[in-house]
Amino acid sequence: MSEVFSEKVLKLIKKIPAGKVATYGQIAALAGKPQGSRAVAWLLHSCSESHDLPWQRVLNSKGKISFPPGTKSYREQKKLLASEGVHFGEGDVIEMSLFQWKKKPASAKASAKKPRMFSS
DNA sequence: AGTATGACGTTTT
DNA sequence: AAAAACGCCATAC
Repeated sequence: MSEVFSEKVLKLIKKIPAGKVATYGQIAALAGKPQGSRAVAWLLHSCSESHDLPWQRVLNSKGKISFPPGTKSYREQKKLLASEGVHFGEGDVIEMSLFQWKKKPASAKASAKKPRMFSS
């Protein structure tokens, strides 16, 4: 069962749909390491250029781009996100309550059983 | 095997 | 509220 952490992380990031974003902590948690946000960051730093990853959709917990403002990477990421429909608020802060991606909408498969609700 | 580093996160100054 | 200190995890050397 134990899949490699990096594998999980990469898969998860690839699943983030355009127009939505996720945080490092979120990805780490989904990958099984609620405290491994730094590992995720390191991984992206390492693989973003060699893999086909939507790296721009990963932000820090404050909902901001994790690059020093003004750098080329910063502008690049902001541009990519903007073109995907993610818009920034005051101070280049993204409204996580609106754009944060949710892996699974809590898909309940109760219908396969007995849909016996409340019989009167 | 121990130390250093990184696109982080949370708590404490 | 902003900055520094600490904690955490996976790689690089």
